[in-house]
Amino acid sequence: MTTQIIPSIDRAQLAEHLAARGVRPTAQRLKIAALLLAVPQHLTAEQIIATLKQSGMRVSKATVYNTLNLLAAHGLVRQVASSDERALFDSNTHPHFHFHDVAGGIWSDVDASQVSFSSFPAAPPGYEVAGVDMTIRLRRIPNK
Amino acid sequence: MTTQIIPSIDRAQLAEHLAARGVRPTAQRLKIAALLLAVPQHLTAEQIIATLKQSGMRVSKATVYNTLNLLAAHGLVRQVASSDERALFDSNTHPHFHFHDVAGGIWSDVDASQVSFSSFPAAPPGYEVAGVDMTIRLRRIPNK
DNA sequence: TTCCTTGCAAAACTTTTGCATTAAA
DNA sequence: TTTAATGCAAAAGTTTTGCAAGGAA
Repeated sequence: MTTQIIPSIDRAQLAEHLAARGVRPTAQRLKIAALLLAVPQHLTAEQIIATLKQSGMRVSKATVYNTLNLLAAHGLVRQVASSDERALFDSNTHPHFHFHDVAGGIWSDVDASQVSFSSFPAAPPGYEVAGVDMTIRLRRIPNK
Repeated sequence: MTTQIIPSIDRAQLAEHLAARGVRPTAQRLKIAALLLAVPQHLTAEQIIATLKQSGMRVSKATVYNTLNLLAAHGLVRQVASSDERALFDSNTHPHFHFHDVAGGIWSDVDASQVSFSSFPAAPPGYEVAGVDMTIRLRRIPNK
């Protein structure tokens, strides 16, 4: 389980950021958002709970899950699709893709500008493309 | 819950297919494989259990899960990464991508030949690309 | 026999819900 | 004062495990 120190971010600015998206900035939500939004990263609910508890905060699982779902619903974080059973939340809401080291469980971002398509399928009749999720699976090269 | 009739596939041929990948072809495994491999499709463990039970077969959840994991480990089916909480298994093991109607929960295949990249990121140092998972999210066009 | 597979139930996990309490507008 | 958010525990849902029984080599 990886944990980290909660970074210090300008609280007023963060509160405004949440409010601008229609999320009332409560103490818990600010802590969770600060933790997740500090740096582009990918965290499970479990990791967030552990980090908050470690920092001495009293917070319930329910609130963390509710908050993550709320932030995701308002576009402040993104839930990443993974074959793992646990939900992973991504603080980068800009268009981007992912590298995923399956064996190591490590995720990192690939900026959308690094990928371009020379051919791309048309959406089936009656549908339009809402977005593209792409994960580039990585394998560690064995050192000789 | 969508169910379907278990299709009739040549059992001997299927048994050989499993054996060729090192999976001992037992009765349960053949049924599950036949169900999943008949047509390119995307099924949850729940759907498979329901279909098997409906067809009058006595089968336990544990065996279905074990078998799906076993088939996946041996490359006979593929687990699809999804934001849903449940595991989804894909009978198409050829290189391909997915359309996903999130609202309707419908998955369909996009042949790899329909997509080509004019630029693609290099793997980070020490890594090589093991594969690419791409899901094109679809939204139904509202009819006027 | 010996080894592997299956079924059943229970356990383990992740996520959600109900409800009384607390905090915020 | 009124509404919304939180914590806690319990519930719900999915997947795994332990173990006895059954089947194949």
